[in-house]
Amino acid sequence: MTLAERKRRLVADELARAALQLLAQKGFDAVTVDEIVAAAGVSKRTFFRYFASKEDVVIQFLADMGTTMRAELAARPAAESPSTALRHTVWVSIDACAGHTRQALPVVQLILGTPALLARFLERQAQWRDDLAAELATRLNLDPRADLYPHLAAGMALTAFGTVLQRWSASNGTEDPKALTDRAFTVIAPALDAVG
Amino acid sequence: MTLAERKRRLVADELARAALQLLAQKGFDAVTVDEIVAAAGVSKRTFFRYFASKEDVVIQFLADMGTTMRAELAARPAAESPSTALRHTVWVSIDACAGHTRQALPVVQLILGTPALLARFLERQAQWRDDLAAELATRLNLDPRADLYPHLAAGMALTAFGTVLQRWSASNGTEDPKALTDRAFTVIAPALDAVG
DNA sequence: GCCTGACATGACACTTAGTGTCAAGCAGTG
DNA sequence: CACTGCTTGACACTAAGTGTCATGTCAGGC
Repeated sequence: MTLAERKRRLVADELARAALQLLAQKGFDAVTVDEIVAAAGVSKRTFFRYFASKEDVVIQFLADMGTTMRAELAARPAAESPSTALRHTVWVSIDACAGHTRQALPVVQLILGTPALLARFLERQAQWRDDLAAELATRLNLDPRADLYPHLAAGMALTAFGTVLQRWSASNGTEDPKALTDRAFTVIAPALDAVG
Repeated sequence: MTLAERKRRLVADELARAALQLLAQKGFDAVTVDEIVAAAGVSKRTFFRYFASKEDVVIQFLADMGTTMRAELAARPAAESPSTALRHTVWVSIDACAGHTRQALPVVQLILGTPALLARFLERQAQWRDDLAAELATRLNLDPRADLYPHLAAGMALTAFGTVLQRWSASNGTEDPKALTDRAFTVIAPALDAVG
């Protein structure tokens, strides 16, 4: 990695660190971008060169998940049932959060507790859903234009994802995410695995 | 209704009419609030007395749906299976849109095609989901804190709702919403009606 | 070692969304 | 007529986000 690239990473990390610390502490609406950039020691203009919006600093923390999930689903063996493949797919993302509870829990709680952030988060999820649906259609040789199953199955999996995240967040990380994921998929599996 | 109340309705309607016409025609980001209020003949300050944000003018068009859905679910006979009750619940809202295709279709297409509007719309749906989950829990005598079913079932129903709306919108109102709703619920019913 | 091009930054001005405040207009009431 | 409550417009203000330009800094070629 070149020096310039390392410098960019450094600035982005410092900006994200300062932002998350302030936002989690004082609440999303009570912190201005000017405060964040003052804490990070850069100009406001630079902030918006790294993040498209104030929401983005928080949301980008979970940004990779979308591509991660699709890749994970694509990597599952073809013989696996949809419910099993999707359960593992969702679990990888949940685990990425729950595995770093100390850092991730406050962020998740901030997102779920802030309407503006929740809105952006759900918008991202909608994109993930389309990605997952496309992957599912490929996997099962279905026409995503004619068949409703891919979109619905992806939607159900993400509903499970959201519900687990919400429970985990509401319990302050107390509840076991693995168990929650399994319980959620037990509920939706009959629809995922029903013969079309 | 008193004169003052009728005047308020008049202003709100004119504002919404002017806004939707401009937004649908030129796109959400290409229209400023100043343009809207100029077209409606009121001050910018008045606009924000009627709508909390620019997004709200569009979203409020679908605002009632939330309460409508919960009321509709509460009104379904207790003996009905969850999938049947939820299918009717969702259908009432879909029909409220599809029944006024001329007015509703452009609005739905605007929402689904504008990230900022989609985000707000999904945020609303999240609230509906909690409402529906609470109603489902009551209906089935479940503890919504312990059991994942109510949230998941409500989420699946709203996934179906969103998928149907998306298909209907993408087909320019061509596809039959009733048939789409039935097909969607055929897919998710096995999970909704599985014994807990 | 010097020049040069690519790139990151800060400063500044600008647009737009959204809010607080206040004085003026207008209906209904005694 | 005087009083009260509600709606409105005008104005000033904060904060998010963008365009532009001059400056600085690192890389590789001469």
